[in-house]
Amino acid sequence: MILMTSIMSNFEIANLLRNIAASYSIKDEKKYRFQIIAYQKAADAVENSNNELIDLYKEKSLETVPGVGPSIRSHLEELFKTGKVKHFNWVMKDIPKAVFPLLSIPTFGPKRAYKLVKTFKLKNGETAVDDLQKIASEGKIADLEGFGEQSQKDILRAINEYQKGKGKTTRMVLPYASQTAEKIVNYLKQSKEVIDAQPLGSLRRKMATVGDIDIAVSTNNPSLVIKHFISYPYVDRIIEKGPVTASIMVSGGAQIDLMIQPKESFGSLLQHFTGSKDHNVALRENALKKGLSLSEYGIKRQGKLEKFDSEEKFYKGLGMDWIPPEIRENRGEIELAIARKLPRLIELNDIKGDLHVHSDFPIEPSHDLGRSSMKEMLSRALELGYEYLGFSEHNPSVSKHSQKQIYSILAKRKEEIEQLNKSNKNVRAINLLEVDILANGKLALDNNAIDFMDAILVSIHSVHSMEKKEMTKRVLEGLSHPKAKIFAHPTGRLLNQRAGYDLDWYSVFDLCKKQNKALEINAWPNRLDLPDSLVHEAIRYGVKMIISTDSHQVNQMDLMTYGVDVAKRGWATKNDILNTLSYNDFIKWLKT
DNA sequence: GCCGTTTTCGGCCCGACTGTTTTCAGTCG
Repeated sequence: MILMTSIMSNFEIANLLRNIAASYSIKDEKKYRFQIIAYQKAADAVENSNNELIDLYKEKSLETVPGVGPSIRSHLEELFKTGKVKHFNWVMKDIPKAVFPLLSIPTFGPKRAYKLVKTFKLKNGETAVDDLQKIASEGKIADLEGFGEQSQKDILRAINEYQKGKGKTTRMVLPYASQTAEKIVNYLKQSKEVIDAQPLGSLRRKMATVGDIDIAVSTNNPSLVIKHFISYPYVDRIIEKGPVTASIMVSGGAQIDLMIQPKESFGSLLQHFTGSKDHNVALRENALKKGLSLSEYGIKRQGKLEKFDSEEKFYKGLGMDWIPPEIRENRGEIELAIARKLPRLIELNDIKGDLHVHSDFPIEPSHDLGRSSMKEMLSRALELGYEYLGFSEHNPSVSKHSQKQIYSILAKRKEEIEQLNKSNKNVRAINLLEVDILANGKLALDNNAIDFMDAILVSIHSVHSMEKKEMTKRVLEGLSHPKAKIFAHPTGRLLNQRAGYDLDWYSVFDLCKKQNKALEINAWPNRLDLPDSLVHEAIRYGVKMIISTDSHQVNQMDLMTYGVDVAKRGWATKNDILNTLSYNDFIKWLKT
């Protein structure tokens, strides 16, 4: 009945698994309670997987996805083999397919969606949202049992917001989320009742993109603080408000969630509201085995609540070390915190140089030119406490120049860099270049041209859509060049714009290890590439990385902090990141 | 349906808020 093409993306598979969970909820929530949880967990894992599941299926390694056990695995194998799954068809048999599109609308869960679809006999999945909108605007929902005037209004608004693209859809990139949070924290602190206010959630964990802005406030007067919060000048509407929490939507559609505790419990709240959900669930399950129950109020021991004014004390109360927010994702951090063996993560001030900056040197590049001079960038590097700065403009456009012209440009550039190094001994300029890997795997420049540089970065800037196998071959060939030391923005993703291309990462890791190459963690906020999960994987594999900004202007050199955030989320220590090395050690690596 | 340095069987986080309700179901994080 439900036919699917055998090539489904992870996103589509995750959606399918969520629909199975929803169907189980509709069938019998109690009976299938744990199946529902299992399918939701599996959906999350699939969506966050670094590998397309179809590839894992071909490699017979579907069992490497956490949360996919024998049962779901065999269903997926059937899906890839035949395009459908008998068991899924059975689960979804009595659920009209108009239910599923409604689940993407905020405030719509399986129960409400099902009841509405059933009552109004909605048949067409494609038009279900529009059909329901019409029904709600005609006032037909208010009379239903379990609904009323208010819920009819709420449903209509939810659909309208959904159609305008507000709510669940796009996530904010980190700097935008930080600024939004800072504005509202400053506003909150205008109230004398606010003892402390902190942005938490995925923003504190420094995820590449942030959905809602979560803020925790410490106060002895919750009701006044809530009142102050919902009076925020940029509020679009109040989503909800109670005695200790409230949510607003601000102009632009971002949602701000507020949670409140008195000073003596603020540590418990920081812990609770920072998440992640998976970390907290694992932490609570772990505590439960010791007879403890955890919440934003504190730790319950034999029915008695212990409060914590700091997060450090909260974790200590559980018999473990404090865990940096960036790694609270249930990837093994809890076990290490108990064993007191957490890694010491890299910090911004460990960074000794930036290796990917584009100056305004007139190189007539294939892509965009920088807007600041080498000199300006070097003096900013000195202010940032760096020992070195690697200039990595794009290679001169190949189509617009003869080979001779290219040599001449690169010779001039080399001389310029040497001159700068003579006049300024405090920060060393390194002569690099960002060279395109062409579709056939060859580099955009010939060896004579490349010899003008100390080393090069290589990257993909054209023909992004290629089969995984071909793209891997292309990257391996480009990166194998003896002077290619760094693979820049390795996935090619642009957040909220395009997904990265597919690569066989283990082949790339292998090459890096064997030939002493590094992967870049590009700190540009729309890239943040490598993504943190691949950083984590690369480190487990023993691959070294560098963090760089891809600056095209001197003030962008401050973006380094976002790259360090990514590295931390990938569990990077100083040892994993090569631009923590002193100048001499770094050059030694660069020239091997 | 998944998972395991107290388990291959017997567990599975915890709470807030809203609307429609006379005590709770549904949704969310």
